Amino acid sequence: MRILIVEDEVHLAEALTQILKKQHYSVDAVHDGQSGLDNALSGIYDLLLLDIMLPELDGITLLKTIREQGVSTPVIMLTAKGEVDDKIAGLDDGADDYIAKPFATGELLARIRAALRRKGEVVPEDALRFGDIELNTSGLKLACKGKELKLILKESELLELLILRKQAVTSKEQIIEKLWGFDSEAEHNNVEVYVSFLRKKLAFLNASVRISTIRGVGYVLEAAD
Amino acid sequence: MRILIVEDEVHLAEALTQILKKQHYSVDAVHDGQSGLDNALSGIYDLLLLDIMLPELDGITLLKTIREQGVSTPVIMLTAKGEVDDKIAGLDDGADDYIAKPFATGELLARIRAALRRKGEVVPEDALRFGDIELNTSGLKLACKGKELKLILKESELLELLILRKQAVTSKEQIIEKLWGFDSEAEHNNVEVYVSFLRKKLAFLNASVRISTIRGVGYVLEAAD
DNA sequence: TAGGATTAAGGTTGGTTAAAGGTTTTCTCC
DNA sequence: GGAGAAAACCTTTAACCAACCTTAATCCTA
Repeated sequence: MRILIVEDEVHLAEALTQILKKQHYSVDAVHDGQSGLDNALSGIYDLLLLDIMLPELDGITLLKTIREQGVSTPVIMLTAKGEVDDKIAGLDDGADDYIAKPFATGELLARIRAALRRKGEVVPEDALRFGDIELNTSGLKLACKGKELKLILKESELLELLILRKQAVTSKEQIIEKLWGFDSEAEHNNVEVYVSFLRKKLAFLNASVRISTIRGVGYVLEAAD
Repeated sequence: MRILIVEDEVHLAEALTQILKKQHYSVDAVHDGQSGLDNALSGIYDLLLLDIMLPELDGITLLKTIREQGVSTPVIMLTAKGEVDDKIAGLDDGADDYIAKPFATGELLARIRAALRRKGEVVPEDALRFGDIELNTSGLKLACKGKELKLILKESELLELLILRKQAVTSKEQIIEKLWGFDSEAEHNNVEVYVSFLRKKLAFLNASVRISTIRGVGYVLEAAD
């Protein structure tokens, strides 16, 4: 689960990064509106935390722009206390929620969970489970029947995506969009390579879970009887 | 657009009713949890404004209950200032948003608009049914009476087309247009081949559904008595 | 410079299609 | 009405090729 922070106060951004990483989110932070826009448009994020007052490009304009581009990533606005007008503008322009600075960590985390849940995302627990496997996305570890091994980032992201989508078939396009960003040049072969890596590791663990191919459509995770 | 207010402070409830009616919403208000629950379960509301502290049945329990019953109406919680724990509980239990009392009218209206906008998502249904068969078009699986087997892409597309057209007869030309593209060179025989494949699989499943030929016209799906 | 990401290349599989031969229905003509 | 012809449809098979898999080499980047 990947979150982008767009916040010009570097200290706050770093504090948030730490807090969110502790909750097993993947976090990137940028400190001006233009970088925020560029990153947000990649489409690889599951949620944006967006300050309103930003150098180069303010948060409201950034938000409007990505919505015009068809990016529907949930957005939580970070506002200074008392900027009620800004809050309303943000909500009307496509924000999902806002939170006023300073805020309680617990409240922020609850709002993030709520926003992700609304978008139909399954909110990750500490460890993701499917069949007899257990994936630790922050530690990049995959466990099964006591045995455990390390994954590399792309493997973990791929398996996480497949687990979160449960019984739905996931196309290579969707995988590319999620792992490499929607305008990336990544080839189908990239996906195939990581599917192959993952299958080898699942086999090594004797997992009952397998990645089955639906030819011409995509991949789906299955727990064997 | 119909809104239900569940709020025990009668004066506040009435004030809210006036405000919302001025915005052309249809509004009903009740003043205790049990009435709130009964009304919410009717499913006729587009949005609920839900106080947490309520006589008879508190807001969190009410919320949990309607979510368990499968009611997905957006819910905005109304909380007393400083009840951060309640807010978090509400968001985690399926609330879409909350607003702390006392609140600005403009902010409430913006949150209502945001919540209503969010629920406009259409989730595509991918299990098609006809007679006693069930077709999963994304997973390419055909099920009947517990049994299940895999289809290949063209079989699935063909069966999907026949199911969607219900009892209308579908010509080979229409099938070719849909499966092979408008200006394709595909022959009638291609269609016949896949009809044959599908019939074999339907027979294997003992399905009561069959593809009957209308000579010179096309094919139509029928569920035998 | 090591570990991870990407690219490249060759091998494998199976969905699609074309072809061929069979069956059923419709038409024609005596 | 029946024989024969023609048209429409059915079924099976086999080859081709796009999609997929796997391994290894190469490119990055911290």
